Amino acid sequence: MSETPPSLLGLTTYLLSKTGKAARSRLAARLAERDLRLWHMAVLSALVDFGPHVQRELAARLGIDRSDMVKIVDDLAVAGLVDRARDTIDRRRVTVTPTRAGRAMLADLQAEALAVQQELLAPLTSPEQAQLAALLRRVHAHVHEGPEEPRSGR
Amino acid sequence: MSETPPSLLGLTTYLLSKTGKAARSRLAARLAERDLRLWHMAVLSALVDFGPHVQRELAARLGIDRSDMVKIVDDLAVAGLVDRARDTIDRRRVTVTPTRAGRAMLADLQAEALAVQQELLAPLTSPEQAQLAALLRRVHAHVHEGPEEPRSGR
DNA sequence: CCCATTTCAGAGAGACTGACATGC
DNA sequence: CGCATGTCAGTCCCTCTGAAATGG
Repeated sequence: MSETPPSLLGLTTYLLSKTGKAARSRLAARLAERDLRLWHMAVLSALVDFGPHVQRELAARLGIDRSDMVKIVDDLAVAGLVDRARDTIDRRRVTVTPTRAGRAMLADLQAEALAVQQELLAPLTSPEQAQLAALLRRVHAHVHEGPEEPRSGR
Repeated sequence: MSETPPSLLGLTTYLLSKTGKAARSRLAARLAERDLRLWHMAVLSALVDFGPHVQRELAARLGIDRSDMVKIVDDLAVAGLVDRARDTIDRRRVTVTPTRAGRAMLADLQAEALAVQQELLAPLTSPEQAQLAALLRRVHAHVHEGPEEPRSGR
């Protein structure tokens, strides 16, 4: 019962959207156990990978709005996972730095993400999983660089 | 500038979520020009593929909540894309049938979806696109049948 | 009386916009 | 004065929950 319409299964767009949503919600459920959300993990990843950021850089790198970044960084600061510091020279800027606890938490979250990934991609063999990742990376690089959709207001 | 953290790019979960979101929002932008949303297209697809449904069947097939299906079908009926009819035998049931206009609209939407798809998957060759679709279909079938996540309420 | 189906009203999270304060 | 950064408030869409209304 409840088969998905073939018209939709024929659309890679639909498959991407559906499997992406499944991936997101499952990982979100695990992060919720630590009172964190997906953006928190993304911010921690950026900080650990590239070092301290100004908030605006963080937002630009991850494709979030500056307004929403405020609360995300605030949550992380309250949890002791990052430190915020006003730039002494340009006092408009707030530099965000990961704490030791933040790095440890990120390692935990990455382990959770890998577990979810293995669960999701279980029907694929290892080389197939690698192939899927490679294809998605190329698509992601394409949509990330040339979104060519500044604003499609109504 | 604004490179994505490698920690995230290494997660297929992240790539799926991101590319899926891009696919969804781009198609949604095109549907918005016709005052429709993604679920409207999904419902039309199910009706054309499998014939008339009772609302509850529609909701179960597409994984939507019954409560939300009410407004979706209502929108489609107002737009003249589907017909609603009370079952003469069991008058609790409302049978939804696609109209001629609904079928024509779906053909239009599918053309839009294909255009978005070609735009998204432009960096891939045709065989690569087919391969991606095949891999995603298997993953989708897996997550669709065995979500094993009844409710992870907080 | 109990159950199924449809329907409506509301809570909550996420994403986007606009306005404001501060500082260059 | 213009511009950039951070911040706050409000709106919109999507999803889930709960209850009412109709009918078997």
